[in-house]
Amino acid sequence: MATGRTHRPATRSRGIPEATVARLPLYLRALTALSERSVPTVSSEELAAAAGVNSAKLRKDFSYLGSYGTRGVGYDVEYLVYQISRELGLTQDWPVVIVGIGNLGAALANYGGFASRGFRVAALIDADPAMAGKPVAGIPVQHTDDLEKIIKDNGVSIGVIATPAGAAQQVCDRLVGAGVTSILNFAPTVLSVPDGVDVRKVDLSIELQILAFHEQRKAGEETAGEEAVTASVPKNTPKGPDGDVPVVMPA
Amino acid sequence: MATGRTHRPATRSRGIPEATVARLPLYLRALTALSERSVPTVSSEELAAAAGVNSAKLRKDFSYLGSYGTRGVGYDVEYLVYQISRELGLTQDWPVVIVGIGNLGAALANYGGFASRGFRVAALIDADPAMAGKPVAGIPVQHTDDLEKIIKDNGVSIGVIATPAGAAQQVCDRLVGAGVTSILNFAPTVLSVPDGVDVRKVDLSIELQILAFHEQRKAGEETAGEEAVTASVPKNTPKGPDGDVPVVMPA
DNA sequence: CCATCTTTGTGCACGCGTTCACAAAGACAT
DNA sequence: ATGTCTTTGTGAACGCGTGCACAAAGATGG
Repeated sequence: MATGRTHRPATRSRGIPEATVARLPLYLRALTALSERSVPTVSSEELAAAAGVNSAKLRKDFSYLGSYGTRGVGYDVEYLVYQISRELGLTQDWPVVIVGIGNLGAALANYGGFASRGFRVAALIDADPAMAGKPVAGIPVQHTDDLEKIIKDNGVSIGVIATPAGAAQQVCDRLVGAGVTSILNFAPTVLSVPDGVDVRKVDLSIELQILAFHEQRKAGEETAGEEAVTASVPKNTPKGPDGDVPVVMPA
Repeated sequence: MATGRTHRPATRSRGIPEATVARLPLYLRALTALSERSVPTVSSEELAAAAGVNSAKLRKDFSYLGSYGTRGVGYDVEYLVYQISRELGLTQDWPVVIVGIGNLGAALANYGGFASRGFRVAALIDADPAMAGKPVAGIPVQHTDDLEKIIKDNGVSIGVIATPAGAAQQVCDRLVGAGVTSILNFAPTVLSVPDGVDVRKVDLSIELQILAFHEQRKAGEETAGEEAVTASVPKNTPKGPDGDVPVVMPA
């Protein structure tokens, strides 16, 4: 799962729980697939299986949105697609800028999952003058100098940062200064933003490290019979997959 | 057969909370930066600020690892780097394969954050015969036919899936069949894996949708109730969640 | 050696999220 | 209409994570 932070303090009034919001896109994807197969209705059990969650959780999630189901039948697929889309704000157009058109930025620009959800890549921005004008995913890259103007001209409120770590905070400050209030950060840095600005971060390295932790524990479990806790220097030598280290081939 | 989440129910022995594990890489990154600046010790307050978390939370996190701090002084940076690295299993070499060398796969192959954390890209695999042999990030792409052999020859236990959604489950099955027990999934699909296999997913589109939800709510807040005149500064949030802005630019 | 000061480590309370289990609601057949 | 059957919506219990607040531990200075 992606490591997002900056959760809000439980929106007071008509608050949909943050955990529920995070699952709505999951339901929406499953529902869209059903819709394309012209399935008219779906039960909480079926939909939950398709989305990979518990059915009770799914029903509770939907209960925050309203009573959109029919007892004894299930949920109307089309209607639910619409309701969730509306709740997530996907019925409107969201212009997005991507800053930092390296490998990752280019991959993001080419990513098809954006356009299909109401997100439109309004501009690509990079600090390298050599990139300026060069088309990526059919969109010409523009220079960082024009960042503020681009944001304002396009009414952009969501920015994606795919720059190196060193440039991220500076880019972030300029985005916020120009009016961006939501940021998706791919740079491995903690961003400081004023109140009212949302930041979600995706860190590939962190995800791998979490996997490594579990992987190590799995490997240790096999060899661990009974262990006295000595609390300091466990000579844990998991005879894991690195028994034979072939050749380290630097990139 | 489990679907998607393979949650570990706090196994008997050394149960470090999942939430803590997810933050360890964050601390490690901050500590590494301090180490490079030859800072000998750091207090929980300083380190917490650098990692963007609450200091009490950080101390509690560390308490699960052991008592590595010195009261009145703080934590020894080098020692803590080692302890966290060991806990995360980063002191050993983790060969990783990336399947699906499109835009995203290529970006991942080029990502520098892997090698610096003990992860080694052992192989790149793609289904397109035209890609075979072509070097990406200095590593020749190999064909899917050889997937099983590559996994076994290199002792790979962590796989990264960057294929289109349609191919993801099939690739996943083959990876698991060949011995992979941890998967990082970038395809927008719910993967079914047997018990004992961990799956983490990163979905770019979902992150944007969550941002859109909050963005829409912000926009709605302004028009409801009284008008917020001065642009971007909203009403005070009762408490600072994580978004506190200490902006520590340490000397 | 004692006093004071700093910072860790943690007991405790609170709130959010998850899950169970079941009554209410509606469809459908007779 | 009435009974049966299916599935939703939710009250309630539980567990995990978070943050406060403070005592314990060690450093430091006199």
